[in-house]
Amino acid sequence: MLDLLALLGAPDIQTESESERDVPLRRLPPRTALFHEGAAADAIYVVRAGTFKCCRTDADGGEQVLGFARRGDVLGYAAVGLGRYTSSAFALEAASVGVVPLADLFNRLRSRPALDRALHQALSLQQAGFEELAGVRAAVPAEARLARFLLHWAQRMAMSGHSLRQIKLTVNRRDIGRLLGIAPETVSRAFAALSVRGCIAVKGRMLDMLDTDGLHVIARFRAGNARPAPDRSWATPRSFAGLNA
Amino acid sequence: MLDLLALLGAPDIQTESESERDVPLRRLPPRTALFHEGAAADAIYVVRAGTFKCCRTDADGGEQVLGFARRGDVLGYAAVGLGRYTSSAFALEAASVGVVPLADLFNRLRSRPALDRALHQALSLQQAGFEELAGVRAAVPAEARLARFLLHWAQRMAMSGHSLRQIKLTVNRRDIGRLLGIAPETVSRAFAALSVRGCIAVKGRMLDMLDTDGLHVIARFRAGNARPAPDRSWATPRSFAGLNA
DNA sequence: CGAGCACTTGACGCAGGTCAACTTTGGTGG
DNA sequence: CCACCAAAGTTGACCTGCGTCAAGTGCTCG
Repeated sequence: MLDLLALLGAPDIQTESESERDVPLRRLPPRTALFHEGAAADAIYVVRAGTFKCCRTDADGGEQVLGFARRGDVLGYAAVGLGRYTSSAFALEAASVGVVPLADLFNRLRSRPALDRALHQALSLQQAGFEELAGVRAAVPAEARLARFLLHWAQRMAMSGHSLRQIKLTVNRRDIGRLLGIAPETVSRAFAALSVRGCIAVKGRMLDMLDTDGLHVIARFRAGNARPAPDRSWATPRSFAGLNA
Repeated sequence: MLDLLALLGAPDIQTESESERDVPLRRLPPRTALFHEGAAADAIYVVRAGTFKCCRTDADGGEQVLGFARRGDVLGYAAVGLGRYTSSAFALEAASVGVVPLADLFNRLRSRPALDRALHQALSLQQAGFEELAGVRAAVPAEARLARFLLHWAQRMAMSGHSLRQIKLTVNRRDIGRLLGIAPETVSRAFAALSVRGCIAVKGRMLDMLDTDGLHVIARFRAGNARPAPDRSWATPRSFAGLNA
């Protein structure tokens, strides 16, 4: 059993008895599915440990990676409205999740406002993360996408108390490529390019973040020519004549 | 004032008095901002009419389009956890939204379970849509991305009771490009290509969906060569004069 | 300890980004 | 109502980043 409120990052309030806050735990071996795209949904999940890959089958039959989930992330929420999972979730390493059955989800939320609030907070933050992820797929050179991804990943690892310097990537090159929208060979070359610049050091899936500032510069590269984008925090060519502070 | 439950697509239950279900309305002229990225958040919104463009400033200073919102969509939800908007929302045409102040959001949700439930349902569906949007940015040729986008858009229009055949795009080419991760010129060329194949007819922002099945075929094109991906019962590598010329 | 998968590196061609010129649309004022 | 202008869209030419194919090396796990 598992304290859901703590997992969702709620402040440590004590309005509910211990047993009321707990949910059953489910453990997964590496490389197994938590749920499959299209399957009838019976529960949503909150990650307690491990890394998950969220993906869906693309229109062309390929695998589209939507993102990676870590401690505190909610999985399968899209099934609340549809009753079916719209994407699959795979454990990349040994993992465990808290299980919240859909059947009594709303009863639970109604009878425990603190849980409802914690869920909303977590979902909100997750959406913010999702929006940020859209940036790594923007129309920028592969090297910039990888730099953005690494910064994003490092930041999330840091939130789980991990070292900022030494990071173990639990993800293979192919999946990184499928997240960034580039071929795995290009991922390799981009890793090499970042190494040459001295921003990182890579050996297999072990990663050293040597120069975060340098990565931020590269993350600003624009398509076409590899030059850092001009600082245009002032601009905004007057379309949308909203009062831009 | 505005019936929030109906707007969120909740079944027409009558557990609450009329006045309890209503929220203030806000109207927006075309090309004005509902809120700006980074601004302190005081409310979330539910679209009643019009089309919104959701975007954020990319790391390189460019504008990244995250998606387009229509009736029933929730805007600004990412601010629930952060207190600040993580993206901007612009009305592309005259629009109106229901306003739900953040200050008493949780009180409201606690005292009105039906509203909480409706919100969860809507958010869940929205996440499903967001995941589907990731498909249009996948590593596939521009023509396939546009085909996917048009199918996605048409389906959403259909849900608002619109015609499936004749569609008015409220979005300009630049913004479509920024959503799909391709240059506006390429959007133009992709429109032209789909026209030549006879799948659509375009004149400015008026769009005719002539051959939905054909669009689905093109949506399966893979990167590199322009061939339909898995199902190769009728392989024709280069120029098939169109199913509907 | 071996086999298969993950990763790296090189060569080559093309889809699409950039630049540029032109046409059309829509909005505004005379 | 039409002349005018700026923004939006289209089309063409050129060139480069990266996808594909291919061959080789190193891990990981069984």
